[in-house]
Amino acid sequence: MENENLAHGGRGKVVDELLRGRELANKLRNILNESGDIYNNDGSTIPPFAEDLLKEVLTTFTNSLLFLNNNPTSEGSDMQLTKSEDSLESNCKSSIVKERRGCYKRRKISQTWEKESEQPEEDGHQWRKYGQKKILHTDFPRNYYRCTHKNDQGCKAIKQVQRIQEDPPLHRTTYSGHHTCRILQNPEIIVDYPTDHSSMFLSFDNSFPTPAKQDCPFLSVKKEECKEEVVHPPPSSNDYLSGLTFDDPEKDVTLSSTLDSHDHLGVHISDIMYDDVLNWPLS
DNA sequence: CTCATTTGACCGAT
DNA sequence: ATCGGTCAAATGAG
Repeated sequence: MENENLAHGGRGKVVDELLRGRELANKLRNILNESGDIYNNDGSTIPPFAEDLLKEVLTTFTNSLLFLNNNPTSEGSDMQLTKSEDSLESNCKSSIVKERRGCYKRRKISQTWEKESEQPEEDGHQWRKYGQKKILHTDFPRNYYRCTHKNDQGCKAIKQVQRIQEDPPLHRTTYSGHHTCRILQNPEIIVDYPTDHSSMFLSFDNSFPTPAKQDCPFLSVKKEECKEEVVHPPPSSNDYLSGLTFDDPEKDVTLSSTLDSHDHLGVHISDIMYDDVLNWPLS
């Protein structure tokens, strides 16, 4: 039915809306560029998170447009820009009955980010341990965790925790994938950019009770604490855009999200250059 | 009984 | 062949 709508003239409207969205994102980028000095004292213009978010917004629109252009009726071909990990997984798991273990697609090492701490701390998500492995040339085994909601919601977030030092105890946590689960996540994230003139914060407000606040990238974080250490994965879906609001273009920017916080705090475009996104041919 | 963890096996990547 | 990531049966905790 979706296809029918697209095939019967609705597609043009969708394209129009996407074009408009992309245009607005471009305008926003210009605004941030022009007033960038109000955000930072270090000479940089747009805060990294804001810029990354803009990239993601632009990419989202461009991908959608390209997808529509490649799929006039939204059927018969696969999404080109985002490699479908699911298709491979489902091939493996649906067509073949689980008779053999290990029939799975190993994840490509794409977007990962690390965090070191004395204790493998609570990060606001529920994790289930699914493996432990002795790693060559290391003193301590590596522990593998996946999101508890992998089965019920298909959440693909995983993390690896490895002790890297005995005394004082130090653990390295490597996060990979991004949470697509929608429950029991951190309710909000606020990124504050303190400046002399004004502040900019990104508020990711889920309507869940607030657990203890922790540091970057999961809850309230300061920009300078987060930017050096954390590389965020791209979000898997576009619906986080739905809650985008800008309270004041020159002061506070609030992003509301129903999805996981660090999915959106920073985003990364791995294959598409920023300017390419801006200049992507539309038709 | 249910659910999480442990742990050896399996498999993909190199 | 080796290493590392994941699976899933066995086991344990509540």
